[in-house]
Amino acid sequence: MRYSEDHKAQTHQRILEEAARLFRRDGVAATGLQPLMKALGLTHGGFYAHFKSKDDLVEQALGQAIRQTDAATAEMATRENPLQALISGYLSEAHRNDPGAGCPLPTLCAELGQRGTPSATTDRVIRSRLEMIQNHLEGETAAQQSMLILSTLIGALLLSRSVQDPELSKELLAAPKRLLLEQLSDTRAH
Amino acid sequence: MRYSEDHKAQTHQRILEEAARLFRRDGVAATGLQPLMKALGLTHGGFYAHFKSKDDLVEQALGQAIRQTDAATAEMATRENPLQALISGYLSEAHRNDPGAGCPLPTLCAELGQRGTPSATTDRVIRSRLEMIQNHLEGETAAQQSMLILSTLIGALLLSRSVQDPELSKELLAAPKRLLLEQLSDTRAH
DNA sequence: TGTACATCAGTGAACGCGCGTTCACTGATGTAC
DNA sequence: TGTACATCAGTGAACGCGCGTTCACTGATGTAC
Repeated sequence: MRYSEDHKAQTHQRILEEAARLFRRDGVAATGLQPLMKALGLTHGGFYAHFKSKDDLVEQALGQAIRQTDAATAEMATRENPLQALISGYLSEAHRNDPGAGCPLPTLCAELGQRGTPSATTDRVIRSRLEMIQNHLEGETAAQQSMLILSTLIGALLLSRSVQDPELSKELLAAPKRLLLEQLSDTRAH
Repeated sequence: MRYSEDHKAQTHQRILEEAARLFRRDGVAATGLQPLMKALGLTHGGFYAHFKSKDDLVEQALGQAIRQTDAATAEMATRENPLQALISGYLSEAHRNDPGAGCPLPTLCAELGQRGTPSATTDRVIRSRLEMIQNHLEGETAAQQSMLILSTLIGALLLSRSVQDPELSKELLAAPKRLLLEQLSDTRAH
């Protein structure tokens, strides 16, 4: 069956988006290609007309996830207190509850760090996130502070997602958020 | 072949220790029971004489990892600046380079959070780690601060382990460590 | 002291399953005449 | 305009593999007589 001109490109994009969602939500290893294709109403055999291998998809899907979340944070940069908005959004219950749409780092760092192929993409993602934070900081310790902030964001989100007790989960987001925001306004006051 | 009285208990313990190491180093899903038993010079069939299932082993191995790392941090509590020592040890290159012997949270949070069975053990581990930090803090924000510190420790270690560039990896440990320690001495000075 | 037996930690073949990947194929559509 | 053909996105059976788990078995040792 021959389809319209951009049909294949559309399917390619649909696979990419679903993969970006599932990889972040369930992890790479736990996401099978067969269920992935089935979720899109396709059969698994067709996958290799779009991607060289699962690793190829992982690489490209990570790119898709970055583009997606970059767009969301670019929107935040237009706000009055962009860094505060970024922190609040990152440590929000919405972000905690929807890993499939959020930052790929908390879910994928552990898994990709362990993989045989460490992939330079991880470095790119981390550097871009650090710069995004650093752009809103001043002083010679801006780079160091961006590392502290990113570490805290990722750690807090991860802990908050891992915990069963809803109260503890809430507080694991709220406490770091409050203290980070306080530190920022202190620094700005000096 | 009938063995000495405590032979089975010894084997049980050997499995537990190797599992605690491999689960932290490679993740639970990536650790097969067959390779695990083979590494101990045993065959895989005997596994079920010691544990009900892989899930049972995961639960017990996590307990083993906690006991192990608790012992290490208890030793630190005897130092002059226990919290400083804890932070420095956590964000050390030794800890980064040997996930199999370190804190189970960075490696396992993501994976266990995604699992079907969320397991109350994760809550126990996180609470115990929080308390361990909180014991060295004072004031009414001690609980909040312990959450900030634990988040930062986990996030920084995770990032440092995920990154390929050795320079960036080093700085991802050093910068949060420096800033956390500074904050602590500031608070103490007040 | 010597022999028959019970114990049981560990053996290793076998199971069904889902994985990533391959490949001969289908069949609706665009193109050539 | 009508027919024959080429294209190629997607199909679905099949592959080898390692997984967790089961189970009938082995055989060295402790115990009973």
